[in-house]
Amino acid sequence: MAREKIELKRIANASARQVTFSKRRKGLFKKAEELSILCAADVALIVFSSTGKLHDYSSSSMKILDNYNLYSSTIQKDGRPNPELESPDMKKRKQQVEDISQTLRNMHGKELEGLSLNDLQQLEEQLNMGLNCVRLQKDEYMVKEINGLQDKGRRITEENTELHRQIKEGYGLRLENNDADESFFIGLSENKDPQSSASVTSSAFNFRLHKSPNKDYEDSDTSLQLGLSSQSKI
Amino acid sequence: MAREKIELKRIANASARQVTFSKRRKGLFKKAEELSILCAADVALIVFSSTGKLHDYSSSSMKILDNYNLYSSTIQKDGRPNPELESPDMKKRKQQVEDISQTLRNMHGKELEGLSLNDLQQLEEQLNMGLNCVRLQKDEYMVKEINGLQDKGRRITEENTELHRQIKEGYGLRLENNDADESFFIGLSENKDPQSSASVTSSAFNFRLHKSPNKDYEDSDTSLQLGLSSQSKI
DNA sequence: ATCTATTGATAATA
DNA sequence: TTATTATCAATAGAT
Repeated sequence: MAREKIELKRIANASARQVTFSKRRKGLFKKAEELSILCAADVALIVFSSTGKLHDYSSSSMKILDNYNLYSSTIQKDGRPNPELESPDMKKRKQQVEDISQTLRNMHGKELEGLSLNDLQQLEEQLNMGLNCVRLQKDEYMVKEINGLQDKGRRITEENTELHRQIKEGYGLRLENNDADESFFIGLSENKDPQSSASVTSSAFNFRLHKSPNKDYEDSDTSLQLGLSSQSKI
Repeated sequence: MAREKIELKRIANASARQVTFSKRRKGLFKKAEELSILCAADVALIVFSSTGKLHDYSSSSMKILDNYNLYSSTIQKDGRPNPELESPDMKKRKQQVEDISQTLRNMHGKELEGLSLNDLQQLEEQLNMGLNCVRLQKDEYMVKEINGLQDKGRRITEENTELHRQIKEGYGLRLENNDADESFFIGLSENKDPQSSASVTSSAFNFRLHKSPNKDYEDSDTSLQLGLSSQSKI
């Protein structure tokens, strides 16, 4: 819209750039205001010149810049806000994190120096209650786990018995067909007494003890670890 | 800039207004981008249509709308912050609160249903460690308290003894001057054996057990209670 | 800053 | 919403 069309890229000449900035900024703000008036829209516009100077516009019903202006001085060129002038909402949220974190540290037995005897007694009571609940839950869990593994053990034992039977029946035939296949059956053919079947069950139990038993638990597992790992950052 | 010049006021016809909004919004955003590119300026633009739909633009180097809680202070016409507009910063903060709160609930023995056995064991261990620390701190506190009170008890006993001495010496004289003063000494004169002095110490101890012993502790006391009370809100 | 030739945006229309 | 186009508005370069 001028004597010549210009290429859409940073204007090299600094003073020409500054002149264009002034003209176009004025035009942009005018258009912003026209839009807000003609179309009953809420418009907020913030512009920093390359020299860092702030210009802004907001339509009257738009509260953004009322709040923003409070904080505008906080924004540096690096875009980082000044914590002193954060929104009340953010302050509240930060305080909340701080409060809960402090409680969490206390529950881990840290930073107890400032607590009164009464505080310490309350804390002890809460830890005791929590510990009780956790132990109950753990017991419940383990009982379920044990029952499930006992069932599984029975099934494996039955399967084992059946395999033994099949081996006894088919061993002669297999030897005739392929010697290599034999090695696959060595492990089973070595255990012929019922007692060794029980040991299979037992080792399975030990293995499962330290694994989440099914996929449903993985999400919550992750969330706990998130929570726990966040403590170290407190 | 068209077939006719239009008056700068709200367009009465709703659909015409909507059409104009679309066109002018597009133009405004184009000009905003041109300004940011040609003049190396940082531009942020937020527009709500009269139907409440959000449109926004920010130049790439403008971190305001990404990092800054300009979003969190974006308040809609009803005065409620728009959750859609929350800054990543705010989202992070909220997630942080959620994570820590979850851990805290777990440490109180709540919402353990989704945890794996491994999680429960970790939790139990942490609670045990925390409990140990708290008990140690409590013991230390009580020992200090006891020592302090023993010292105080000794001082009171000494004072007692001295008072007894003074009474024995001065009783005759006082009777001559003023009968009312006598009642002031009755309490002490009734306890003449050393054992009753010890009972003074003991009751003082019981009293102090449930009080913060000095003002320095009050701040941290408050912060703990804030933290603890916030749990119930989780 | 002001001017003005030119480009760009857009109101009315389809 | 998209496309057209006659106008109006913005502005690049000159002063």
